Amino acid sequence: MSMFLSEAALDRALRAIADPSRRRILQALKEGEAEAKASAPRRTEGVSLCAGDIEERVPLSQPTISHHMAILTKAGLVEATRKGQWRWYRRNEKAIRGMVKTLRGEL
Amino acid sequence: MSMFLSEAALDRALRAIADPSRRRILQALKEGEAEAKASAPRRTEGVSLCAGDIEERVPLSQPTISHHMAILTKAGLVEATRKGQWRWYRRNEKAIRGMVKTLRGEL
DNA sequence: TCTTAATATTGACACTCATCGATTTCCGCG
DNA sequence: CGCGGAAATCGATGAGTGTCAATATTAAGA
Repeated sequence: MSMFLSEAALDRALRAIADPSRRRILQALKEGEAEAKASAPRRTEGVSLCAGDIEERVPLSQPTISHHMAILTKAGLVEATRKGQWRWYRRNEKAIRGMVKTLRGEL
Repeated sequence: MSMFLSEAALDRALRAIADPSRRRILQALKEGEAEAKASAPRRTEGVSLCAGDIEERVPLSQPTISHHMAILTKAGLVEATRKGQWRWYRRNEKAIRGMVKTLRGEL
């Protein structure tokens, strides 16, 4: 049946990307990481964005961003690491590609 | 931005497959079509299933199946043709693959 | 320890949605 | 025309969810 993800994991991932705000966040994360990689890494984290960075790019309140980040993280599509009072988010490209692959096989 | 589908079309497709019942319907459709193609086409339509066939394979009431089929059809993932009092559904493989491709590019 | 900044949590609200029973519409056939 | 079967629509209901303001938590620094 499932080639890569369990049914429950696929369900979490699909429900996560079914929301346009969360898709925008994933895009913002991609663009932000590309930027950081192009220019000299002005932050300690290099290719990551913190919640505030995302809030700048996606027009939603801080609690709403926090809520979406929790859903994306639980779905495994992004990873987060604490650093002081910040949380640095980055895309989990492996999981994202894995979801697409599972979709191709299972759908 | 969007390589194949408009944002609205992608949104419809993603919301459609975000529901496990609709994913089961898509799988039933695939298996049913495979069966029909393997054996001699005992029905006039060959590789299609009507709503009743789907109801046999997916444990949901008739109105619920009808509702899901409307959503899948509006999303473009399945196509339907009337034949008498039946509606024959079949997967739109092009649209399904197109959605996965769009996902790979846009996500 | 007090303050400040970043993020998480809570509570509430409006809205969407999956599901079903009941009913209606549609269609072929006597 | 009327009957029977297939599918759509209606109305209701319960669960889920996206959003925000307010509040709480956490961590760094003075």
